[in-house]
Amino acid sequence: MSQPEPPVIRRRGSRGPLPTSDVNLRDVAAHAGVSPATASRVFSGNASVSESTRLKVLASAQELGYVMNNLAQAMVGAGHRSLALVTSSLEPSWVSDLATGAQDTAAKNAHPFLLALTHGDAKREQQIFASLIEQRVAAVLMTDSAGAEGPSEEKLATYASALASVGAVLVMCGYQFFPTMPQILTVNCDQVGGVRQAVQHLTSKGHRRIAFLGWNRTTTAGQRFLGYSLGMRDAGMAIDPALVIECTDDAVEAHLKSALLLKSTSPPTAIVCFTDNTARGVYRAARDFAIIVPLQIAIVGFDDSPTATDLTPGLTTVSAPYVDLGARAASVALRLVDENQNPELPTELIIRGSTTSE
Amino acid sequence: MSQPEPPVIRRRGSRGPLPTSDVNLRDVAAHAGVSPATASRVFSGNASVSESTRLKVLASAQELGYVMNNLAQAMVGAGHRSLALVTSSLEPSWVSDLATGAQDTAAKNAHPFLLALTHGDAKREQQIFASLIEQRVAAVLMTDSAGAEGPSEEKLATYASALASVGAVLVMCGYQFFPTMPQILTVNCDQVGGVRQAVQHLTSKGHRRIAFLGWNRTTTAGQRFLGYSLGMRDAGMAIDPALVIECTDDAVEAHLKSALLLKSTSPPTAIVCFTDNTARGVYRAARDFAIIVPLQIAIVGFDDSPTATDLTPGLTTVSAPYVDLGARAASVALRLVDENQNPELPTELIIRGSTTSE
DNA sequence: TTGTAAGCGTTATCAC
DNA sequence: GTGATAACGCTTACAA
Repeated sequence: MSQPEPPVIRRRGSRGPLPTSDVNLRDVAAHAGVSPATASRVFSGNASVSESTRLKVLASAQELGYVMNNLAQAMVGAGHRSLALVTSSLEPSWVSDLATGAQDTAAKNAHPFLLALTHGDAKREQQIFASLIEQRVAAVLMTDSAGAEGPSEEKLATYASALASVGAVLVMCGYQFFPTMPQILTVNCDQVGGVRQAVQHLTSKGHRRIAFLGWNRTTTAGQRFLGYSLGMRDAGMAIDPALVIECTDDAVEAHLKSALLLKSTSPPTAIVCFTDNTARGVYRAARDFAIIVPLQIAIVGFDDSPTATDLTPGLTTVSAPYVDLGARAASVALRLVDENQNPELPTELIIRGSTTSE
Repeated sequence: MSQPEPPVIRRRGSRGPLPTSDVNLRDVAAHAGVSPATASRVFSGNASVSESTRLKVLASAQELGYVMNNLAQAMVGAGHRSLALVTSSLEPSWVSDLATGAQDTAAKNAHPFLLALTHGDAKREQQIFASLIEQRVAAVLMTDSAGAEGPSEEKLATYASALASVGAVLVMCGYQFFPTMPQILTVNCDQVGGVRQAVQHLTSKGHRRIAFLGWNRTTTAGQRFLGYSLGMRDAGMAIDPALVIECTDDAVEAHLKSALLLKSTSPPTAIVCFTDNTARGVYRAARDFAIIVPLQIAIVGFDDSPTATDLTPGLTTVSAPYVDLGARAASVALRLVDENQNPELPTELIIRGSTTSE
């Protein structure tokens, strides 16, 4: 009763941090009667170890219930180097697809996959990058979701160089190559071509007044607007500025904006929406005024989200391979693939009832 | 020209691993003319440091471009201890919501957030757990999505004890407390009550033949079936086994199964679907046969996903606070909250056109 | 093939 | 308030 117990049990000395687990490599080595170095070689698998000692070590590990400490591994540089995805929100389903593809590729190559959400908050975004760098991530994938205005080029350059200082790279997903900042890697799909094809589809059906809903300052919107412009040019048609409507990726805003458009003095006969989510707003506006889709107004979206099939009639939309894009982004980030070949992944126009009434 | 350069530049010796960054705490300390210990104290903020040295150290850090190495921090135990979410897929939107809530709470408390997808593959699941344990995660959240048959209780117990060996906990999301395995933490929302209320809503509208679509072996389906049973009992109605349809969380399967149901000799007047996703299938079947919702068939879902508003008519469904549930799961996992108080979060019936035709 | 020893970047204990 | 110092668990260059 008079002997005060030491508050914590230490194994090998009285100084320094507490052990983080029960049994470590040294214990396994001791139990197997070999040096820690040999035990390490067994687990890393790179060096040559005699079969007999290999088995001895493995048996000891089994018996002692040894689990490798990846943190220590990572610290000495052999380590685990994780892959992170930074995005504003998981909500548009394509972001989840992108994350899925990236996660799968990361997991396949034994890289932990981190997810960080900015919720469109610039300060949070900075904190996230700072934290990821402190964690010594291998790479960061970034994409701008939810219609938030994308990060400025200066900010991206700052992030990229901060990452570079710990040997990590930045990969922007859904972006076109930055000629002025080649250190920032990009992966993309053919957004321009997809929308262009959608417009061609509409013009081939005889539409002349085709609106574009979703002009804004994001690069995503920019690419899709370019596709719209090219599609119009293909048909030899001029763009009526009154039919180019500024809108973020928000169904409520799209509802309001498209209502004004549908009730204007010379409404369009077709609307190209820069996302499926904005297309939802157009459906609502059409329903408000009992305007029949596609007879009185044709609608095209982008993303081929679950929404596209849930709507009545089904939404004609551009399908993009987001899972593959995420996988490719991860491959590029982890340098599993030659960086120089960065072709855009193909997109595909999915035709449904919102543009055809057979 | 005759001096062979050493292949890598080492800083403090010739043996051992390569440095993982340019500048470390020792460099900062040296630059500031203090000991590493003091510099450490400045950054951890716990111990007392004189203001003048504090500023000196901070200035040096700034000047040298020092970034803390969380890996080293984590290894000595002061560390970063991440939170992981293990799930089969991100696809049902509620999983994304859960992830969002968990991520936000983790981030708020400076815990990295890891995402790992099993795709319903048991072997992958095991690998994921093994890997997470090697990474010394603080906690693992798990949920069964995509209608995959949930993990067996033995497996959960195995995972929980493996996690416990490195001081981590397992939190099952959307599960009821396991009386036989109190070491497994759970968070849940009132799924039973939500469905029960939905059935009450239907019976109050005069429905007598109410089907349940989605009976299966997952605990999720089990809870919702219980709600259905209680709702039926509330109205003094017996359950017709012919109206309890086995189905996983798959719209295609639901389409087929509900088509059979709708074309049976005595079809129901209402169908309670255990997810919104299965409800989509019912809408498709109804459309196939030109059966009008809600006049000829009333439909109820669960999740209040975007689908619920995209469908025509809008889907009456049970809304569950998945973001909050994820946040709570993270709080419980990271012990930010008293574990003992685990009340179920409330759910809410959202009434839309699929059950009312005013 | 195996052992020795140094080192990764940090924190905690003890003494001053 | 500050500095030595040992320790966390692991890997690797070198020697044997």
